[in-house]
Amino acid sequence: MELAPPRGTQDLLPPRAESMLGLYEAAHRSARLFGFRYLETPMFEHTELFARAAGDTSDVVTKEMYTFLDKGDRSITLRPETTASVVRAYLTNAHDLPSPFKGYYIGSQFRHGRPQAARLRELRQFGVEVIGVGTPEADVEVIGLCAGYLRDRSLTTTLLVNSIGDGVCRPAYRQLLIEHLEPHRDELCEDCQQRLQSNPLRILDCKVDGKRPFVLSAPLISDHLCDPCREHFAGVRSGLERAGISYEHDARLVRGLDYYTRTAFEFLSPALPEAAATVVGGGRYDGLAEVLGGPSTPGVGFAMGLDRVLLAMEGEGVDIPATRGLHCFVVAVGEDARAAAAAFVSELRDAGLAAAGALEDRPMKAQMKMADRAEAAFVAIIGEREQAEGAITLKRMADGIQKTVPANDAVGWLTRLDDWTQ
RNA sequence: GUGGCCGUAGCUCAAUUAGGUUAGAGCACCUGGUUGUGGUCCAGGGGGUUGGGGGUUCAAAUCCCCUCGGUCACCCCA
Repeated sequence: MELAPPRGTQDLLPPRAESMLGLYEAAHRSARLFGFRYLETPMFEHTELFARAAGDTSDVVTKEMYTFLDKGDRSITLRPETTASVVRAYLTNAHDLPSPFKGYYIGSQFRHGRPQAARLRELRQFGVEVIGVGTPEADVEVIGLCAGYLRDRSLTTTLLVNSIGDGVCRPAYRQLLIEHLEPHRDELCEDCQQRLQSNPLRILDCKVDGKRPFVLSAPLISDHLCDPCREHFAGVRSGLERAGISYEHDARLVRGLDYYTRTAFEFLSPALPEAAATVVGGGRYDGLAEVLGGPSTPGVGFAMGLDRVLLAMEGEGVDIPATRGLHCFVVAVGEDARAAAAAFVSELRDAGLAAAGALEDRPMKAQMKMADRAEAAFVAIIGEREQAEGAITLKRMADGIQKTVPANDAVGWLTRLDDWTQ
C-alpha cells in the first residue's frame, strides 16, 4: 500500500492546515466586505465547458485537464479553473440573481502538469467574479479587493496591468504583429514558430526570444487599442490611481485563455520561485458568456492561488497568526480520577471553553506534555487529593502559577481570568 | 508533457569517492530519573524491506537497467 499522496497533491496538517484555514477565513471577510456573495459550483463539469471556454489550442485543454469518462460514458473534467463554471451557473440562474452579480468562491482546482515547487496538481484558489457590468469601476473594485487582501497578509507584491483589447481591435493588432514577425520566422525558437499561428502575443514574453531586437521593436497592443478599449483602460488606470493602488503597466502581459478581453492583471510575489511567482491572475472576459452560448455579458474577476499565498508568506517570514490552542487541558491523576476528569471536560465545553483530556490512562508527566502540545492556556488537575476535598487544581501554563479551587467554581475561575492573582 | 539533478529512520543528514562484518548521528516520538506537574537537564527505548522491481557479483545503500517520487529549467499557469 502506497502511503504517500498522489503525485502533485499534499496533505495539509496542523499547524499549516490552520494557516490555510486562516487564509480561507480572511477571504470570506474580504469578499463580504466588498459585497460579494459566496457561491459553490461543481468540482467537475462536462469537458465541453472548459474546452469551449479555454479554446481548443490552449495548454490547459490539450494537456493539463483531468478528464475521464463516467459510468454513463459522459466526458467529465475536474475543474482546472472556476470562472467558466461561475458564468455557466450565472447564465442558467440569471433570472434569480441580481444584476450585476458579484460572487466569490474558495476551492480546489486540478491541473495535470508536471509538479514543481509552488505548482501542484491540486491547487486551492480564492476567486471573485463581477458579471454584468463592463465599467472600469468593476475592474478597479476587483483589483482593489485583491490588493487589500494581499496587503492585509503583509505580502509584498507587484501588480502588473495591461489591456489586451477586444474582438474589434485584437484581431487587427494580431495581424499587425504577425506581419512584423513573419520575416524573422526562421530566427524564432521552435515554440515561437508554433505561437506565430496559435498565439502570437505570447512571443512578446517568450523566455528565449523575448529579448531579440525584432521582438522588442514589435508593435504593442496598448498602442493599437480601439477607442472604447483605450478609454476603458484609461479609466482603469485612473481608478487605480485614485484608489491609491500602485501598479506597473506591462505592455507584454498577455493571457493564455481566449475569452479574456481588455484588462489583464497579475500580482507577483518576489518570495516565490520565478517560474511560479504569480499569486493572482485576473482580468476581463467579456467574450466568455457568448462562447458558452449565452447572451453577451461582460465579466471581470481574479483567481488567487492560496497555496502560493501561504508559501510567499512563509518565504517572506511574515508573522502567520498563531493558532488558538485549547483553553484547558484536563489531567486525571490515576485511574480513579478519569470519570471526574471527563465530567469536568464536559462542563468546560458546555460553558463554551475548548477543553480536552487524555482519553486513556497515561502518566501525569505525559498528560502535562499533551497539554503543552495542545497549546493549552490552562491545565486542570484532578487527582486523589482534589477528589478528597471536592477541589480542582488549575495551572496557568504561561507562568506556571497554580491554584486549587472548589470544584463547583472551577469553570468560573477559568472564565474570570481577572481573578487569577487574587 | 520535454530535459537536467536527486531519492538512506517521521525530519535534517553520515556511510556511496575505489562494492566488504550488525547502515549511524542530531532533532522528533515513547518510558524512566521526580510512585502529583509541561516547555530545561540526564538515562534508556521503539523506529529502516537504504523509494519499488530486476540485473551484475562470493558480497550491493554503493555499479547497471526499468519504474515511482522529489527538485530545477522549459511549456503553461494560481
